[in-house]
Amino acid sequence: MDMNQKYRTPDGYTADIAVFTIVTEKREAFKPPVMSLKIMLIKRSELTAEGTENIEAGKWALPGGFVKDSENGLEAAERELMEETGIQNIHMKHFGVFDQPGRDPRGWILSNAFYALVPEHLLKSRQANDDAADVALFSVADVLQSELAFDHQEIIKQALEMVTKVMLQTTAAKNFLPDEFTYSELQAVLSTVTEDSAILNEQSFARKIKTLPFIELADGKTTQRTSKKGTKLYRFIDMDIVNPIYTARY
Amino acid sequence: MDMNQKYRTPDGYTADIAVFTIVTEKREAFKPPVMSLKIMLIKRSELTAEGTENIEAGKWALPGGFVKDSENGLEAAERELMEETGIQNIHMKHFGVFDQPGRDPRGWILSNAFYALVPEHLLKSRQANDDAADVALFSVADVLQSELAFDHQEIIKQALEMVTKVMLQTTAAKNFLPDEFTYSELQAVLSTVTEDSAILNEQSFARKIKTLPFIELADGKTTQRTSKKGTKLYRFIDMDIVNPIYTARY
DNA sequence: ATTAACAATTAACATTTTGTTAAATATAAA
DNA sequence: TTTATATTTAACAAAATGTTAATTGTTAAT
Repeated sequence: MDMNQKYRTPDGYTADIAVFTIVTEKREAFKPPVMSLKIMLIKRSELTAEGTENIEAGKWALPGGFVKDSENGLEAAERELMEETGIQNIHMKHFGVFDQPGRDPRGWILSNAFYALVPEHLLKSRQANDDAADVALFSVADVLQSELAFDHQEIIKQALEMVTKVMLQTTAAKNFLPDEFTYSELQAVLSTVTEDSAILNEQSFARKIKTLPFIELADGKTTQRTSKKGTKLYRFIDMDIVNPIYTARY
Repeated sequence: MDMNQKYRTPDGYTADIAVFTIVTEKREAFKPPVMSLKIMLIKRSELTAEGTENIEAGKWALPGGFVKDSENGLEAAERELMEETGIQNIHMKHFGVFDQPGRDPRGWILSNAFYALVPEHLLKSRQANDDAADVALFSVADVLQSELAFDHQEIIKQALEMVTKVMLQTTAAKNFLPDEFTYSELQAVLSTVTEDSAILNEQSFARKIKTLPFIELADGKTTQRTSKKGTKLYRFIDMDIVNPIYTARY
């Protein structure tokens, strides 16, 4: 270091990940699904890898860990999530930095916070391989009631706001759906973050989906997942969209 | 520190600020304004405060500096901007972390990046007080051509994307307008970040502004700033809005 | 074989909103 | 008095939406 550093340097740089999934509740044959948004937390172990007493032991916390000086925060987040849960190749994006002095009793620790959108089946396969006692899915209604480690309650609160916004303002819903999906499956995903009647009403949404520029019909293909009759399948088209509040309907 | 730290700790934590302003070009009496979006940069000095040769000297760069361990990144950004330009009490928000290994030759330096939206008159008063040779406003078209310090080109690119989005999807335009403004003044602000004809067409926008839930008429008040006839004044109402892409018009 | 049940889809129509062109208004300046 | 101009309103066709109802195609029960 050739710096004339007059300030103290941080004691650590971590990446923490708010992992969201959408679970389908008791899916019946030929029925549209009912879904709900969940967040995955990990229970902090009693002992560290070195055998000393762990800080914030026993509390539920976001998965994450220290960033190495050979990687950036995103790479660390991807690595940590792979190490702790076996999940990889998912939608993972930065949403904030948590750097309030005193947020971590061990010292001046910065957290680079990410949210991840993970389809249910990837979490399922993980739980089969692993001892799952220290991993749980919390409903977003419950999680803000639980006692969580560090400032993770605040991090999760902001993650939730971001995910709600991203789900409605981008094509992020695709991360919770198969490549080809029915209008009611998309509706079920969106219903976990909105009560907008223009989205939740079947007739309105069935008419609207045909005109959305970022969704196309999977021509001729159908599925019986949600109805006996067979239902048309749609696909997302990759596209960035910015909808001005000045031209919307109210 | 009571940590069993197995990773190297960062060598520094900085806050950098992309300061945006909107300048009004040669405003004439009784005419709606023509505006353009600018970004403020600072030319890095040849010597450090200690008299040694400065790194990246002579290059244009974002204002900013090291975060102290008694403050968070936002507080540091506000302090640095006040110290370097005298600007305070403005719209300042986090938009990203820049942490690529090797981004700063001095070591492992993390940048917490903020964007600031500053009305023109605050920059004007600063430039009067100060030696302005080391401060300049760049048009957003030009700035990405200039040679900039560190990875500030990439930071500015992302800042621009964020500001465009925020200007259209929130009431952030208020930061570039007086408390009470005409429809054509708001239009001029928005025209710096969009070409949407529903926003830029006078008749459409004049009709629409009356129905926007986040804008109210300043009852009875008018101004002659933009026309001889006198023009109605409007105000923003503080409100969070999320417009789903699934219900927009295309 | 017939029917009931049901998700999906289409139809129909009144209502609302938009795109567009045109006209009306009020004031300063010529 | 006239002209120029930004704003505002009007007018009307076109497009989109809210809403209710009917149709479709299939499974499962009778």
